[in-house]
Amino acid sequence: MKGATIRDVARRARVSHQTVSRVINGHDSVTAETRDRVLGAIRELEYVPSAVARSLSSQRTHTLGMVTTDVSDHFFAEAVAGAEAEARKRGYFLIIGSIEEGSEDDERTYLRLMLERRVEGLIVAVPRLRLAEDDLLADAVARIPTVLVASDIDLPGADHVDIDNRRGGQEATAYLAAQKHRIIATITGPLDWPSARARLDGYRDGLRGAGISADRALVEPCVDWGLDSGRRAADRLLESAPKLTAIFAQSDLLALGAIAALRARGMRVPEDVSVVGFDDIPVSSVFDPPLTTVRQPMREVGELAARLIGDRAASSRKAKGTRHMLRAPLVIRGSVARLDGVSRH
Amino acid sequence: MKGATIRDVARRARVSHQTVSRVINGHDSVTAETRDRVLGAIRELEYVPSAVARSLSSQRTHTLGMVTTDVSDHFFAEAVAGAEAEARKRGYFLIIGSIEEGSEDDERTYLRLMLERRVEGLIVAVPRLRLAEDDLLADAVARIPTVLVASDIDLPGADHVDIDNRRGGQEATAYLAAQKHRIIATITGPLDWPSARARLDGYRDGLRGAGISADRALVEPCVDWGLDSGRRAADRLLESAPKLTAIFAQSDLLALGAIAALRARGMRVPEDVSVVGFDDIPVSSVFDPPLTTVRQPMREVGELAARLIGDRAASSRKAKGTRHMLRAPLVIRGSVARLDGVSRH
DNA sequence: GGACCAGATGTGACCGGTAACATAGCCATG
DNA sequence: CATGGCTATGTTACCGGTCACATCTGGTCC
Repeated sequence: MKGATIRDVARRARVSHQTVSRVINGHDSVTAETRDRVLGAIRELEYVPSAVARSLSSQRTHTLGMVTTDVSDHFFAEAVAGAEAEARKRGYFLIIGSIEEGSEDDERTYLRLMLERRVEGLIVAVPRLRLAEDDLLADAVARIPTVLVASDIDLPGADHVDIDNRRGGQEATAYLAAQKHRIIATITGPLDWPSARARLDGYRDGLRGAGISADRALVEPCVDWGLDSGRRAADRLLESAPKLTAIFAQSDLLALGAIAALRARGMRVPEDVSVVGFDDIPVSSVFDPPLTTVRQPMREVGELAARLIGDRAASSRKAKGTRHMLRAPLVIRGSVARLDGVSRH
Repeated sequence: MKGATIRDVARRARVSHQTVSRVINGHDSVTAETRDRVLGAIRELEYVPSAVARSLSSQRTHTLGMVTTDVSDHFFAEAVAGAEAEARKRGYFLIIGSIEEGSEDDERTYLRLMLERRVEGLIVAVPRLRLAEDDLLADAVARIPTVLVASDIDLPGADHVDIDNRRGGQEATAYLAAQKHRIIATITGPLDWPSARARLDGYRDGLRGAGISADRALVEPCVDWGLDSGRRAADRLLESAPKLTAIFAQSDLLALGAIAALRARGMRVPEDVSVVGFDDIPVSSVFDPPLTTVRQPMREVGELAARLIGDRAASSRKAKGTRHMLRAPLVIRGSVARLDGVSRH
């Protein structure tokens, strides 16, 4: 039978609907015999309790909302997977709003929809968030535990989770410097992404730490994080700074694109030019050469975000926002060569 | 104020709750003046309508459920993204249940939870579904529009969407044969995945079409789809069939792993051994050599699944299940060489 | 001027659960 | 044997919307 309700079950089992409710929720004090009768009725009627009604009455939805950029991006997908796993472990469902690149006001739409659905926590993983001064996000923070992922917006009351991009960039650059490289270029992601700016800062930190002075000609920004951008950026770099010996690319795809461009010009990696990436996507380890890169623990980011929300919901204290930085460790593989004082060509 | 209800708004605007409801839903026949007063009250009270209450009363949740294997798998993430985009276009939200590899009865749990949440449609994208004879899935199909993705279970009443794996495998193999290869090995995914079996069938079709007889020694199954498996499989193949000139790997990662293993033995790709993959993951195009592969349109799969559900919900006819196969076209790049009658070495 | 109609608004029930309290039956206890 | 307390179950209100229908107002028409 379709759409049996708790009262239908009650009638069939000749008890009150409240007793059925007790059975469903495994409550105390129901006779074994009554319980069996109720369970029998449930099975016969193919009764499935309504989470909707339950939510309305209990004021709990057991739902977390996550607004992210397009899930087809590997790293956000990882974060979603992490958040989902952690949420589920704690008995929450995750509803996702995946924002397509290009659409205008989607974040607001999603935020509103999630608020309407009475999510008990919100994870906002949208870099380049245009909601900074927006009342809607502040509103959300005021109502429910909110975690901002990889955002530079400082929203009092919200928790923040991010990769330590600056340190990652610094370590990558310092590593190149430690291999005696002196002309180290960098290919950055879009500079309206906070993570791109942080990695660039880290790059400068690394240079400074090695006593190398910065050179604007060695910084090549891209409009996206993709392969083609990396390819073109490398081409431009080779025009403007033909003597470079190393490139720190802010994503693995940028790095692979750059390597492709280098090869197209007959240069070898790492013998002629060393390359370091950022991300550690699955293929990096099997690429030829295996890519030395900074690993982003995005799954952990998602997990942590969900955990923070769970903790906050549990303690229900209106603590002020915390800030968490996850380390992005350098993974050393084979795309960097040591210069050993010998200049190239 | 937290948790204002429609009646709070009504009181404040000095109208009935029903008038507020009308304003919210943009209904006819409300005076401009009344509307303004209501909207003002809504703003002052920071009222956010409850989708939960609305769902209970209207019996509509505007929600689709999607059960998939781990979203961190690139291809399922693509499918999720596609489904999400299409669902949203039609005014639905997507709730996802991402099943971690290894856990036992998660599919059932998720299915039940989604039924409880009264999703209006269900997308089940779980290869190796253990729910074949399960009443729960049949139950779901009986209640709501259901689409099975990449599953070989034949469930009457459910729609099916899949990649035409067999044809993809056939085309990959036929292409190798057309380049004069005669000893063509294949590295398969886990053979309990329907897609792996279908690709293997396609491989055999391709051989047969070229008049090449099958050789069991040239078929190397793996326990997963990953790089390491590809590497090991290639090693085994080179032991058992040292004269092979081509490998059709059932995933790009398997292919890349195989290439790594070939290189480790000093063999060149494609000069010594040609390799074709399956998937077309983003790095395949930039790999060295650029990988010739069969592209899986997973995003389209997700979109189609959501569209089918939307259509069905709209027409509400209890049509019997349809079956859709999406073509997986061969993308020719640089990892296959033409033999031209010259045998290798 | 009364009947009629349409537009604007209000009333009460209902969706399917949960929560708080009420009640009935039973046993122990002094 | 009356009292009390515990257990099993029932009763009723309530969560926050929507829906069907009722009511009120003013204008039009004959």
